[in-house]
Amino acid sequence: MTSSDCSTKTEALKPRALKQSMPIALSRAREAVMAHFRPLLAERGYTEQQWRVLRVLNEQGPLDATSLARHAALLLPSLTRILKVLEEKNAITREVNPTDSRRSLITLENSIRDYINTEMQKTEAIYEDIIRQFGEENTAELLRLLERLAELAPPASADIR
Amino acid sequence: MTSSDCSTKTEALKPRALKQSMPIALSRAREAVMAHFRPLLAERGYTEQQWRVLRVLNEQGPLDATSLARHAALLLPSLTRILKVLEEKNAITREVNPTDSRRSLITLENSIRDYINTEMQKTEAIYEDIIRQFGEENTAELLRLLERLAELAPPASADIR
DNA sequence: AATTTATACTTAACATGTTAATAGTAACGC
DNA sequence: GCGTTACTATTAACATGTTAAGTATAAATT
Repeated sequence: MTSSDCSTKTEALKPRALKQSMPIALSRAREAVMAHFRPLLAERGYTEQQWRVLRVLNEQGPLDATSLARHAALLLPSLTRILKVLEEKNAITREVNPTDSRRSLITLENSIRDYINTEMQKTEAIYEDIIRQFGEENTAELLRLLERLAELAPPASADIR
Repeated sequence: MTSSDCSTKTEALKPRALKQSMPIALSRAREAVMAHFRPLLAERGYTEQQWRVLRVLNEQGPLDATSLARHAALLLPSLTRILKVLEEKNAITREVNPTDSRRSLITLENSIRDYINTEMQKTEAIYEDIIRQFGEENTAELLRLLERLAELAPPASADIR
């Protein structure tokens, strides 16, 4: 007996097997998907996260750092470092928000818009290949569940400020 | 119109919205789940990945580094660093595999087994809380989809050695 | 048996994840 | 107006992710 008795009520104290760990399952799935995109990412001069920032700015227009971090699913300290690199590569520019000096205003350089759109078409082709393998219904169902999981009520300790 | 027309066939060239990005959706979901476990992790003297290594050894018994990395969903360079820390904390011991000098044999210290089992019960309680919110069926379905996604055929470029 | 190839692990270098502390600015209460 | 509080962004410190190179041993080839 290894892990096929997950529904027996008599072993309530036995901890969940690693196989059933949600964080690990999410990591493995993410890794499997990313493996398909890595070859494409390697060709470009940007990392996955740097590219995500460029995509957000291309989709949403100029943003402050907090909004950008939220859209790109990055933490602010990570974003700070990423913006420094993107600025050095002349992919973005930064100004101070005129109506609120605390905020920044990050703008995509027009010169790379075409490049981003071209590369995104290659990304889309890979996506369609993944969906072909995984199934359209499975993909839709998975995205639905993931979105719902992400909206889980945060734990009580998150209120301790 | 923002993102509700995902099924129209007339915009095949328009790239997938960020909202539909599987890697990002997986990251967000993982983050939401981890938020529930972080308070517990913070109490212990180990990081999430260090704890995962201890769990694997507690579940599987002594292992070599490669097997351990696979079970814990870690890359070998990460594991090398983690094992160094765990050894300094006297949580594990390392020997050379007597039948193959390339391999290591990593063993959990008996002195922390009880501690791990005790902490895992707390983890399980949090898990049950998450499942209560997310639903048992959703959880089972999600784990099923994630496992299947993780088994996707690797991209062709993975064969270039 | 000597050479080649493959495997197991480590190290290095750089990027990001994560938490805590910090500095600057804005909003609020009085 | 002034002090408090909240918000925005950065920095620091440490851990892990990621890729490539390096070392040592085993297995395969001839």
